[in-house]
Amino acid sequence: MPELPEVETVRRGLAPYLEGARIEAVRLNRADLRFALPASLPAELAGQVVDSVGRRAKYLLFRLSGGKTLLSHLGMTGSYRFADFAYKDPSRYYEPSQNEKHDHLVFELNHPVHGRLRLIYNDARRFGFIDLFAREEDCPYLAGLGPEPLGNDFNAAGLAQRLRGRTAPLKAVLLDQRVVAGIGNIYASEALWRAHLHPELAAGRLVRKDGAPGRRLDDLVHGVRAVLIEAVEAGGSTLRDFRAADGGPGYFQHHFAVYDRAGEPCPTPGCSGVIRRIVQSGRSSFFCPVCQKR
DNA sequence: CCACTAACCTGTAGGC
DNA sequence: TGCCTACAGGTTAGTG
Repeated sequence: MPELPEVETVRRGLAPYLEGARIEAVRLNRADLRFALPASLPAELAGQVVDSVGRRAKYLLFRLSGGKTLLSHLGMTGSYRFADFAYKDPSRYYEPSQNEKHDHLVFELNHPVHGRLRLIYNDARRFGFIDLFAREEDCPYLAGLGPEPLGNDFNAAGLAQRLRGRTAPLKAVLLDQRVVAGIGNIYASEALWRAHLHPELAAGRLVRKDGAPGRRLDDLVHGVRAVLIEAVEAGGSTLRDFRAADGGPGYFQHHFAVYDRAGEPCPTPGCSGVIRRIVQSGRSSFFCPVCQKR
């Protein structure tokens, strides 16, 4: 489900209700997510106040008053929702589309303004995981991550260094979280379409012989940034089950140029191409064979 | 170090 | 309807 725009949408939905809230209790219904949740988690969280809700790549970071950070990755199907949210705030809405048997974690919260809230973590496939760290700097999940694609450290010069000599296809390289962190299968295809770059192009071909970034590397950086910015503004993409914490869907799926659009005409102005689907490293890639150049 | 595959787990859509 | 296969927004361990 969640790539950077979806995780950021979740973060924005949670922050107003979590920041300042005290965790009264945590119920652990099922501990075997991708990694086993520490059995001590409920005891360690009880009594803590959430100072801030942050995000790094596809990770949510709940910073707690005691100094520790609760890290949460949503995997493919992880989601947070507030129980009784529609009751608390009738101007929002919540469609209970999820199966309660996958409610693995329940947080009982008390917020100085919003009062008592119940936050539920649901994850049907259990590819997501949650863990508690004394110091974010020591968190192994964050250690190897590449730059945030919307930050200043993501640029053509830095990419040139990372990609020089690499023969892996561009699509695979965009999915490599060590190269740039937060892009997933949807936005990799969309970014490459925007940059007019073929997904099978060997990544190293975008780097000049002297190691300087070629023009096409700039195109790639701009394509990645543009699509992520627009997707965040649209509240992410809802394909099947992605929901913000208030239960609302994202809208960026209506703006896909290529993702899941095999057989449809390429939306590039003046382009006569038809979108194709191929499989790269076991995952679908979508692209226009006419305007995306090798 | 690099490139690629299989595996983790559940739900759903489509073909017959 | 049921059965079967393919596929799904992610990551990582293992293999050359």
